[in-house]
Amino acid sequence: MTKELFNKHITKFINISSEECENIISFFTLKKFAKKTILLHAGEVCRFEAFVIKGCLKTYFIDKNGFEVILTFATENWWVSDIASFQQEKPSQMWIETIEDCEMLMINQADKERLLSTYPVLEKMFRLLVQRHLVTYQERLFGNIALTAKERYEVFLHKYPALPQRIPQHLIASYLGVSPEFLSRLRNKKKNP
Amino acid sequence: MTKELFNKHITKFINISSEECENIISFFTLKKFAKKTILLHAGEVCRFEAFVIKGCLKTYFIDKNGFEVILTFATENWWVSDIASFQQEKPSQMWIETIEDCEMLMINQADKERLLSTYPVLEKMFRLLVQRHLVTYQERLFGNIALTAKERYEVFLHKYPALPQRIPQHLIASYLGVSPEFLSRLRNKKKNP
DNA sequence: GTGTTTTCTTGACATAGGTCAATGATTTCC
DNA sequence: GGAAATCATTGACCTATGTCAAGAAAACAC
Repeated sequence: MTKELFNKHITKFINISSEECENIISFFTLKKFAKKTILLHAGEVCRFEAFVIKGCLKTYFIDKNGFEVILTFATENWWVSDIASFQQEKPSQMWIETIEDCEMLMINQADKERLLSTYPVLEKMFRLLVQRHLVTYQERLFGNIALTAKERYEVFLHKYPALPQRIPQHLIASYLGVSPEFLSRLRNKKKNP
Repeated sequence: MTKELFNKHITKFINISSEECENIISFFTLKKFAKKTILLHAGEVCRFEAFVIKGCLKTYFIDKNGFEVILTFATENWWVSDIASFQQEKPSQMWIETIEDCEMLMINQADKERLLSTYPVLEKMFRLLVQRHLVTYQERLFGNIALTAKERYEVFLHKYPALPQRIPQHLIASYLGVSPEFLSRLRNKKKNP
């Protein structure tokens, strides 16, 4: 089950046999975490890169007033990490925390290096993943400058139709960069205009 | 001169001899462009990745009202491209345009592939470049949500102290996500508070 | 199941930043 | 070197969104 998910994911990026894929999985450790577990505290070095098998997480910064600003949500089939911190082993500014009970395939720096030297073809996959991530940020930055809160919310619903049923609404507000009150008003205006 | 700049840049990321570096440069073409030349139109596939030797460029999206939203400035020692479009040969949503007369080392897809298969160690450099880029976007997204326009402007001045002397102020406004009028007011309030 | 915490909604009011328009100041260009 | 274009400033007014406060509803915990 776990293996199939991962296999399917990897073969989206590169051509590889299912035996090889099993071997690749063996570099990872399957771990489970309860809801509301903090996996990375700002100030720490991020020691993992994780593929989400089950559950949902958030990555966020904390602003000067102590409020979360959510950078990304990660659900099934997504990767989560602070790549810059992970790669360069330098302290992160980011928090990573589970929103639901989670199962993830995790790998540390040393094992990732071993993995990449065993399967250099994975270099490409990781580069593409970072690129995909970059494009997401580009679009969000643009959206936050060029769109109204309502439009951003609609884009979000379109892109992540299943998330609103899974996570509290104030997290979506944080992701969109609006106050929870304002998002609530937006939603209620939409229903009865 | 050009060679030295490039050599210095590359050796920041990877260890390589200066002969090898010369050879690497030979995969690139040095090109010059006049101010206000559009190098990539939205809708086209981006056919280049370029290292800026001299001059300054902007990359931007156009919003629904026809206004530019500047994503990045690129000056000496920076790379400029729409990586996603370049890599996947799919149409870009981005515009790339010179702000000053420019000299750049440019490479196309085929040559980049040849380059990477000749010097696989460059894979790492390109991955790190993308990552660095990603971090920049992360920080800007956070800034655009968590900081006031004034704070964003100060961060900008700190990060790019030389740019305000080189480019028109309304471009900075666009980068910061504020109207030119508002940036002007901010600046003048600062001087005589 | 009842108490506690978390989340959502709604009202009243405040403000950062936008828009439009007019005027000057710079640059650009032949 | 002067006309034309581009850019910056300023005033008046407007609006999207934030903040604070309070209550309702839902979820969670024992």
